[in-house]
Amino acid sequence: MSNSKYMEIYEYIKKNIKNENYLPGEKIPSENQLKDFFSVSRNTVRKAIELLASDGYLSSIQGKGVFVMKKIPVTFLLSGNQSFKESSAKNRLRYSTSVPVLEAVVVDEKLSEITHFPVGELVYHLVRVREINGEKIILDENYFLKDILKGLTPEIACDSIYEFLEEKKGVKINGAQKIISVEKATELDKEYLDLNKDNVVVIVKNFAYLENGLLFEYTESHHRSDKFVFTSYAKREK
Amino acid sequence: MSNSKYMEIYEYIKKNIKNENYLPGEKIPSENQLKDFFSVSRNTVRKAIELLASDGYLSSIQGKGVFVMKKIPVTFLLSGNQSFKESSAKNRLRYSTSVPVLEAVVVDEKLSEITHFPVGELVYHLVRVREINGEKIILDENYFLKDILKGLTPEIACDSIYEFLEEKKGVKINGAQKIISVEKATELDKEYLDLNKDNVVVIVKNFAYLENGLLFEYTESHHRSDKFVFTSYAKREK
DNA sequence: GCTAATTTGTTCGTATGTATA
DNA sequence: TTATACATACGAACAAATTAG
Repeated sequence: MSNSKYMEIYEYIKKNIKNENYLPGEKIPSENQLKDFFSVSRNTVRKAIELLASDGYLSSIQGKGVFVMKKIPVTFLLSGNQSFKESSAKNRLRYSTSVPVLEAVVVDEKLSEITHFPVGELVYHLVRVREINGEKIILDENYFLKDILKGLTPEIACDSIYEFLEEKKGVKINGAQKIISVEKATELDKEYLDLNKDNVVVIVKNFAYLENGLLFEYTESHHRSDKFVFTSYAKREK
Repeated sequence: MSNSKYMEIYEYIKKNIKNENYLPGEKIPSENQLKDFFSVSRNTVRKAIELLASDGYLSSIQGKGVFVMKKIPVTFLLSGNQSFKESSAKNRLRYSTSVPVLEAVVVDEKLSEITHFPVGELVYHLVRVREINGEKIILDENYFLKDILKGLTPEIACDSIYEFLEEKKGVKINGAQKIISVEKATELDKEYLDLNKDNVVVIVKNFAYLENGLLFEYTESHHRSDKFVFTSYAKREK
């Protein structure tokens, strides 16, 4: 699973937290104890702890020890950079996707302002409707850099584009900037989504970047407001 | 400013990114070049780079180099773990706060389910109304652990509780878990907020923890939906 | 296409500083 | 005061990926 020593220790500690072997608010073994237990250097133990701290699982206090953070369980977890498929699978929902639009377009002035792609760039434009438990809940409007997504088919678009990119094409993704806001439902929303009396939708704008800093995706997700949940753990900047 | 070497290097690189001395999509000097320039060990340079990478500024690629990530500027930034005062100051808005409710209460069964504080715990209950440019936009309902906030006055509540905690009382905050959703406006919302025809509000639930994992704050922020913006950078988990 | 140089990734051992108990 | 625990820093070595020649 994990080819590096620090990832082994990372998994070990994480498992012990999940098992409630290490309890929230309590200390885990000291760095020196872990170093002896795994027969590694203290640096290697520290790297694992730093990783878990940045994930919000641990918190180191100088002179005291390393504490397990408490976490409130969230039943509906739709957080971070997970794609639709991954999050649905976790929550065991019946989902399906339809793709009413799949076309290649050239970015013009107007589209460039929205997507931040350079004018003249070739992109795929997709509209995807996400159905959960029989209701049309999410309308995704995607723009992907075309040459990165070469070989895209409607079948793949229905499945998971991220899976296709990462596993089939070896594309490496750094992360994405998300902007969440609430706006009036557009005609497109009314056409494709099962809106209740609701006249507003939650809009998640998603700018996704490769490892080298290249913007390769702009997506606008329109969520039915009553079904929208977003969670994140934000560390306090010091 | 920064008492450690790696923080000096961190600030130096960050400054060069802000100055557009290091350009998005381009490489910064190699670790060995930086190590020689600062006369430090390579580990120290790497620590600075790792910090900036976790902030979403940089991305390291083995064999290639360290790249500057692109960022889309967001004019209204109300993100991460910033308090109302901090974000208002950044965006140069006229803001004011009123505190219609400030009371000490004992957590009962019902309140415990919402806040996740243990039953019987003593907490401060505050209601704060945030006015931006003359409009009542945000209704905050706060619950703070009482013994951590000893000496709270209405004046401090109007100002910044986080500033009071961190600077005056030396309390160290690890971070907070946020859950964002959209719900129908309550009677309290209608009473205190300047709602338009809007009958929905954006609710941000905020569970904040100390360094040792102790939950010390539960806050439910009710935002007027047309004024709500949330941004975050989410790194792709590998 | 192959080799060598460059660049980041992992790991070790050691030393010293600072905060806490 | 002393011992413990985390924080910072150095120097070194080898691995793995990429690039240059």
